[in-house]
Amino acid sequence: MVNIKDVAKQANVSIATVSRALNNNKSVLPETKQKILKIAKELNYTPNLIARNLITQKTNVIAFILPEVGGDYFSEIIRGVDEVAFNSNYQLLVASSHSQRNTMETTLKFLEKSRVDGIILMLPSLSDQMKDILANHTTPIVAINGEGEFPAINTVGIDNFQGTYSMISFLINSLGYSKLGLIKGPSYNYDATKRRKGFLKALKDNNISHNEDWEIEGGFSVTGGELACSRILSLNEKPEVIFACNDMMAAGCYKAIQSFNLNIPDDIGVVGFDHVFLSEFITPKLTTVHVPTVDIGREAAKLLFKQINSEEETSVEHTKISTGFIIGGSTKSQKK
Amino acid sequence: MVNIKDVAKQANVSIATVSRALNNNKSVLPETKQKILKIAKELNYTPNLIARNLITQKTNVIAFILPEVGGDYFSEIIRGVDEVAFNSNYQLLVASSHSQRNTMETTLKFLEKSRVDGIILMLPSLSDQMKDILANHTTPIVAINGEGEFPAINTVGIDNFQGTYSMISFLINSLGYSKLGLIKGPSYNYDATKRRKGFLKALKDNNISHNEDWEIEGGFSVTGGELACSRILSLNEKPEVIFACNDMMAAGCYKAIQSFNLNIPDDIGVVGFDHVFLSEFITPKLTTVHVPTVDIGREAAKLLFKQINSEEETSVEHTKISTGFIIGGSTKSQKK
DNA sequence: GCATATCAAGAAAACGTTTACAAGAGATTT
DNA sequence: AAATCTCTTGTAAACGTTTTCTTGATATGC
Repeated sequence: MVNIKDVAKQANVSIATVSRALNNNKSVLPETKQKILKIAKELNYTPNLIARNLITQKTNVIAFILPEVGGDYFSEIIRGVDEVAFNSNYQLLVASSHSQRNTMETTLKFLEKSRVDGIILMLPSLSDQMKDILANHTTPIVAINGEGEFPAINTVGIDNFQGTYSMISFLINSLGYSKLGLIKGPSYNYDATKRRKGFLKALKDNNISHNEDWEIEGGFSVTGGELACSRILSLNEKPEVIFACNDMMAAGCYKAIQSFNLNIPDDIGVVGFDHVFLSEFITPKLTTVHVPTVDIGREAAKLLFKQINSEEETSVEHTKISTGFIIGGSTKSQKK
Repeated sequence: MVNIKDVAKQANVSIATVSRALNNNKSVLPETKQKILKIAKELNYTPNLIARNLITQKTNVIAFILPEVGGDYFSEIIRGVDEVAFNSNYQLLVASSHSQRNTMETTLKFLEKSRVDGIILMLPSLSDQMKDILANHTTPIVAINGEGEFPAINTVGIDNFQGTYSMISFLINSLGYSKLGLIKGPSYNYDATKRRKGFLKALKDNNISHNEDWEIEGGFSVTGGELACSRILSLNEKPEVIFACNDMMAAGCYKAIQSFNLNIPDDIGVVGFDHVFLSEFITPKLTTVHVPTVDIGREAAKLLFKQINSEEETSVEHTKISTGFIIGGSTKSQKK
């Protein structure tokens, strides 16, 4: 494999000069530079990045660490991260812990020490040991969806509370619903708990009492949502609309409602959260809270690079991404 | 940052011994090893991977290069790759060319030279320059979906031809269809052209003539499929069933058919290819060719590691992944 | 015309490891 | 008892760059 020495020998200069020529250092004569570049090209030389990384203490790689690879959410976020990284001339290392908690910790520690210039961490929750590691971290880190729990590190997240609050208020005030059910997500999941809080607050602020029987956990999955919805539909008194804390569970509701031979939205309304691709294709189209998923990745990456590129210590930042509304056919139409 | 020297000093041994202890070299006294490991832990020492990579000429990183990050297909394939890489103790670098052709080439060249031990390449087609690079490659490479076009490099792909052929034969022989339309994909796309060939061969082998008017390009997208389907529906003589070369275009067909106020499958049948997540949720459920997407990633990674781990030159391999059938409600029910 | 500033290029150190080779001690063979 | 082998550890080279510090030459100022 051809290295800098070969180029230097061929060009009759020292390796230092070759290095300078390749890095556009001003203190190399234009003609020398041309000669070196020409020879480098002829020999098909490209610098060894590992060696460069070792000496410069920089890798131009950022890591994206998450529990599980796959799915819509992942693929959209990584798209945003990739876009920004690409424009900043960075490469992206994807590290999944395969849902093993302590693997996530080791991975993080592992990467912190070397190899990557920054880390984007996507975690549903934080273990104590993880907090410990984050507290003593040296590599720039941005966490997605960790807001509130750990003020010491940068975070980017969607406004779960406000998004839910607005949607529920809309259901009550503009669509006239007054009996609302809730299919919530796992309690250890930040997004899930924030959405539940938004739901409850909106009810309270609109003087609507919350029926405990209408609140069931659906595990953020299609089947979980289906099960939860079935239980609600089996009750004597049913809600007029069900707010599922994510679209997957809302899709589960569709299945349950179909198997009960009921109609959406005439018999019961369904509302989701996330605005996943699927939500546009199920019939009727789902009313849901739009989440600009790609933006989450973009913002996280931007924040990370801001940290990486500033020499002095930057203050911790928390970016909140606002949500939007998608009005589909799964809720009754607007009151006049 | 604590390095191997610090550990050596603290333990009163040479850095060589520390290195050996950490790498489980047998020729280090158990008590010495214990002492070293203890001190390493106390000092919170982890070896610098870059330095290790430089000397060992190995990075334990593989790259996954593709035109565009995002979407279902990507996310499933990367899941398979990640799974195998994880089990082999490898990290995964994702490099998108953002659809810029020559960026893909540079990226490839770039990575070839250093940094990664192997490359998985996902490409819809091969430019001449790309072929040139691949011919002179030194790093182990596996291409996804490049089969046939470039025998010199390892490939993993699904059996597009057989998958389509079987499905079309089934439509004709078991369901009794005899008038079949085709919405094909882009002509530069391997998968698309192979699927078209399977379609045509099945028709021929079953003595069914192919109506050129019923063959339209849909660009592999939802809107493309919708447009193509609309054109077919506007014809005087329509087919009984439309085979869309992927599920996205099939979903587009649903939209077009709805807007023509026709019923699936009574007025016209729709069949897709890919079995994407979505296909299970549209109504009626789509009849489609199942593609084990995760397996593609898995097999590609396995093949790559086989290459990486064998010292002698291995022969080129082409792995073909077989497809399956999903019978939904978008086609008429089986003849008795 | 001499001291000084400027400039291009080279020598060598540095980054943090792994590993080939050497060395010394103790055990084993002849 | 000398020779050989084995076992543990140390010394130093190597990986391929970047960069600091020199060096020598030429230009500039007086």
